[in-house]
Amino acid sequence: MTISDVAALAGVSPGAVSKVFNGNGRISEATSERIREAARKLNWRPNAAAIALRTARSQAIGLVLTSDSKVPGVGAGNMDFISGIESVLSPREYGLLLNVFITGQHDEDHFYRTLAERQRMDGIILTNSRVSDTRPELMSRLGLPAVLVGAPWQPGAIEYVDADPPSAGIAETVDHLVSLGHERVAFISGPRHFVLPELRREAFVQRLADHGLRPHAVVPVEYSPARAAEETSALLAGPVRPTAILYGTDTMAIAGMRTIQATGLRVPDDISVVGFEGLTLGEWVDPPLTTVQRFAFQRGRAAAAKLLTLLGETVEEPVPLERPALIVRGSTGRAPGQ
Amino acid sequence: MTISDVAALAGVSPGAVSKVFNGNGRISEATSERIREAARKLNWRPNAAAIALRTARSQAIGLVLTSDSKVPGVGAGNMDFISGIESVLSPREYGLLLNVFITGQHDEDHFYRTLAERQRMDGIILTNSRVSDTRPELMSRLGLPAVLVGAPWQPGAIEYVDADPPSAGIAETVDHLVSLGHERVAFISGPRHFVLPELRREAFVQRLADHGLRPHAVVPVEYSPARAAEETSALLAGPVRPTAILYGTDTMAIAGMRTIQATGLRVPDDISVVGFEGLTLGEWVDPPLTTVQRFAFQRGRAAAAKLLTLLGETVEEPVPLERPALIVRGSTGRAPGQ
DNA sequence: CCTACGTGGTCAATCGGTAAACCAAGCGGT
DNA sequence: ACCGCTTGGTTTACCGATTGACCACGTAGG
Repeated sequence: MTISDVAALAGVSPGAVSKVFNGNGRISEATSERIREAARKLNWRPNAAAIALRTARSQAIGLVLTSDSKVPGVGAGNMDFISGIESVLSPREYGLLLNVFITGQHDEDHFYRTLAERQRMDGIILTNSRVSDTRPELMSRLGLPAVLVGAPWQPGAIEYVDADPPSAGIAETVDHLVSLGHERVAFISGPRHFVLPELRREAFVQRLADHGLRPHAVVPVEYSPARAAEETSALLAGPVRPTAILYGTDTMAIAGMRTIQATGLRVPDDISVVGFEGLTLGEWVDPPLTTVQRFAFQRGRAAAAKLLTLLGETVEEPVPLERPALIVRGSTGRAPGQ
Repeated sequence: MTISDVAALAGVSPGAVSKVFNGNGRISEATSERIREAARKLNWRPNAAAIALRTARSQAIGLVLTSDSKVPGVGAGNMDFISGIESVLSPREYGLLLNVFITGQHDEDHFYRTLAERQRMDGIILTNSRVSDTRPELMSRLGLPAVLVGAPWQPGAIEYVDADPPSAGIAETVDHLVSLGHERVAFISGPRHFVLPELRREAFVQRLADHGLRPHAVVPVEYSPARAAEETSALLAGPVRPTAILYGTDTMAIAGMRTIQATGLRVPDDISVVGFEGLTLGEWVDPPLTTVQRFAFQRGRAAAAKLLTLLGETVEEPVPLERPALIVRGSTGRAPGQ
């Protein structure tokens, strides 16, 4: 089925069919209806490749997820994020091209260059903002419109979406813990080379300082339950134990909690625990996990909306990005001895 | 950068360039090298749309994930699966187009028809095999090569990949529990309209029968921790309690375990619990979750390999699909009173 | 010496749309 | 009656590759 078949059935030229479906040109209502009817009858839809070739727009955007060859598998939290992206793409008939970049295995320059040069996508959504990230500069050199999810390392180099302020959630968490009497708060965060944990660290230190406190410890570590458990053990073995520990993700927090309990200590009586993400599962561990809820679905929507705007598409809803919010459940309580 | 630019720089016709990069036609080694050099210098890569139009192959495959509007968000376990698909696609420069089908919101016939007619993808991977699934028939009517992940409802209607036997893991689990003295085993499975829980139910009943036992209960329910918790409570409130409960997913099992513990019962002393999936997180709950490990990454690899084969691509490795395997951790133990 | 064939390319049609240029017909105004 | 404008289309070039047909040239065989 091609546009010519439709044109033939409707008794017009292919150009007329094109005009009807693109809403430009002048075609009478009667003819338009005849054409639409013919298209319907033939189950015709324009060939994506032909449109892409002629208009130089593929009507698709790319999403790059990063997977570390050391910590395999891309984060599970990405699924909600993807759903969010799709929710703005699919009504506009945009496609989503998924690409998994494997750190250490792929050459970054070559990887993105190939994506750009094949022109399969009109724009791209980048995740996992890194310290000294070269991708913003690379993208603008390649001329591929890009939106970064999360705070960029260097502002101004790339468009981005991020909950404002970048480190939201940390302040509430610290306030919450301090109000419960905690003075020795540790933070087992995330990899040093990511921007997010870095900003969180700063916010953490800053907010504690606002209360006249200093961090008990800030431990950067990969986003892995096992590593979180190890570092938790290390903290517990120290001369002075923290009374509360923040973790970079919920899964790390759960692993940490288990480690604490395995040591014979109780959560939250001896040590309070806070996670990051807001996984449903957090409600079902013992005790239920206090966590900073993030909104992956909305983040996806916002990123997609921003990118489409960059591409000249008119996106009505601005898609507000909700700030991460502290959800207090059972894993935080008064500091021991209060 | 187009093929003509490369041709001009190398002092040949565009046709020659094409022949070099596609390995047909006869071009001398000297000229070939000059052409490759020119392409390298110009950073040229063939335009995907032009190739797709000319050859009628888009070099991309689609993946449809299903999201229920009632249970929003597509399953997190899908990420590993996607990584698996990508691992066979990306070396061959195939793209992966993600599509989220929202049950109740999208019309199935229209959804797939649109995908097929726009010809953005050469083939498609379907998930969530359903009872009375109409998609196999739809796909063959649309002429879109498809591979179903999981056991099809009607064999023969569609190509599929599935660990053999379909219900593997159930038998081991039942054997394991029976060997521990359990006689009242319940199964809080998955939605009735999916094939997988249905097959598992059959296998469950069958294997118990092999041991001369009958199921304590089989409860079909959505894949949701909250619902699992509710049904667990119901089981505990019954006149006779089960001594072991299987759950359709790990997250459900964790929620169930929590519910059991909240009732004052102990796992595994009073009730044994088994999950399905093999989430890393299962190691970090108390007690660590006994579960049937599935291999999402491999499943992705197998599905992609099968689809590419269908498309006439030569895929060397047959990608063996490992059977789900029971991982015994702490949540299963001797039946009470043994 | 003529023919047949192999080598190494060029040429041109084609894929399925889009969009600018163009044109025929009708119509109102003078 | 003629001009210019609007309406409702048609024509045609083009996007960037692929691919089969074709061709020039050298060479080996008879």
